[in-house]
Amino acid sequence: MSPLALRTRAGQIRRMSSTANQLAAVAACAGDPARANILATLMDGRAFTAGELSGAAGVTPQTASGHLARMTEAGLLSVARQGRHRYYRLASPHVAQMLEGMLVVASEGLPPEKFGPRTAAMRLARTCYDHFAGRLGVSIADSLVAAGHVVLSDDGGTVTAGGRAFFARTGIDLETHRGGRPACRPCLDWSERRYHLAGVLGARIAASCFEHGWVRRRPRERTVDVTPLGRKRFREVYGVQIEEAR
Amino acid sequence: MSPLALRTRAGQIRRMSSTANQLAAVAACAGDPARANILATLMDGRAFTAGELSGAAGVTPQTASGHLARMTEAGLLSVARQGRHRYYRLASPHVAQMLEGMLVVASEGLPPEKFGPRTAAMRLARTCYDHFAGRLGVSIADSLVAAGHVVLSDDGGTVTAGGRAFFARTGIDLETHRGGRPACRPCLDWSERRYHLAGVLGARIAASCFEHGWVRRRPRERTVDVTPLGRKRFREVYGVQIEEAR
DNA sequence: ATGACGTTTCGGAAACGGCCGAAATGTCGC
DNA sequence: GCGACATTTCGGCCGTTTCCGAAACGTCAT
Repeated sequence: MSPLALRTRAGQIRRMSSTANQLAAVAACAGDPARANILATLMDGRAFTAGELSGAAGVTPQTASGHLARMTEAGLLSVARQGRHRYYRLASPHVAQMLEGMLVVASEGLPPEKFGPRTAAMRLARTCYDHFAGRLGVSIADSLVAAGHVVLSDDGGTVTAGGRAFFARTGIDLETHRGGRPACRPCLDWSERRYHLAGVLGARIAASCFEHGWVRRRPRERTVDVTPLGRKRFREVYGVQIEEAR
Repeated sequence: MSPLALRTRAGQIRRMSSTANQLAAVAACAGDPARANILATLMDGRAFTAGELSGAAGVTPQTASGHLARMTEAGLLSVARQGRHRYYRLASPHVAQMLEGMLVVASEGLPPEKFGPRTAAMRLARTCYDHFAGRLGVSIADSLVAAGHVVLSDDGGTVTAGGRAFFARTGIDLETHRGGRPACRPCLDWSERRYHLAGVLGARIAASCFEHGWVRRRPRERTVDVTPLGRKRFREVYGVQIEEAR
């Protein structure tokens, strides 16, 4: 660690600020291909073992261990030891939101087909930290906006009065959410280039879908599988037609 | 550039994804102290010349030039040539939002006094891309929330019906904003650890304050100065008491 | 034209950081 | 206790990156 090493220079705006150095430290953590792959893998909100993540990063366990330690130290990851495994996950929703923002910037200026997820299953339905993304996520968001249950814009979103009643009917609880009115956040889907629902609302919708067995996680994947029951219910409840996967 | 270099390995989750590599490329751009200082300087939304930015980064103009070229290439910056100067600015609001997210993560886990802006003027009032931050920004947000003009939560924010009337009265136009209802976005202030207003609403408020001469930019600084008129009007309109700077 | 200034390009030197092999630590199952 | 497994630590190799000096390019002023 070089101790700030300020070089004075005439006519400068502002010398090396310590907040910028912290920014650099955090950004550098995500700025390595191996670490970026680990972070992208953890973006679905689940916890993975060090070994699994070393595979995802394409490096040996020793190397991954160093990366994981560094990211944990930097506050990006949190670790839970369980037996001889160590489960790593994103340290906080703020980290997920930061990665979201970086993915949005990374996807700009590149043709979608060169950037987005390559597999059809990924494009169809996947999780993004704690909510749905892909065509499933975008379709649900579109349907809710069309029905007037939520309002989405670049800057944010809201659940309308009608929306609150709708979600109460469909068994999605938004009333227990602290901070007064329930809100939702738009998350720019980098494969669809469209908004889907993040925030508390997105998380509760996804949780509810898992709970009712409408969708299932695929093993060792970030993609999710819509069950036959789910296809039926998505059509009935949201008016969303889910294509058959594969 | 190494051409993907996949190493196959048994039991792995998912090999090196190209989206993660793009993520790494963007993150690496911000992951260097000199570049992070440049980005932090540009976070106030203005454009600076290459020379000014080299001073802010604490490196020679040659070095800064390379950094600026790289960030422009990566889509983080845009450049406008004007005479013998080249003005660099953040390429898009998405980039500002990404940096916002990184600053929030960078500020977590560090005591505020070790992280935040050091100068009193910075803590008091500064710009954050296109809106106010610091105590000024937080106070305005608090006041609007207390008056019931806006609702803020972790996930987003809204302008209430009463708020729309209030802003119309105070000469802040929100009706010409596309996308139906005006929305606002909470921006976590890393010095105050509190939310202030970003998004269209935050930008319009700041623009209006500059326009009416309530605040002025300080030369060569990211801080803003509240004029005597501004102190009076902030008290009258928002009920916000602005401390005398210095 | 000439000189001053802002900016970029090119060169090489030095430092940093990632990677793996080998080995140590800790945990589970028997 | 003893192997098998998951994970971490240590040491050294090697590629990458950053940095600056020197020089070239473009623009403005005289």
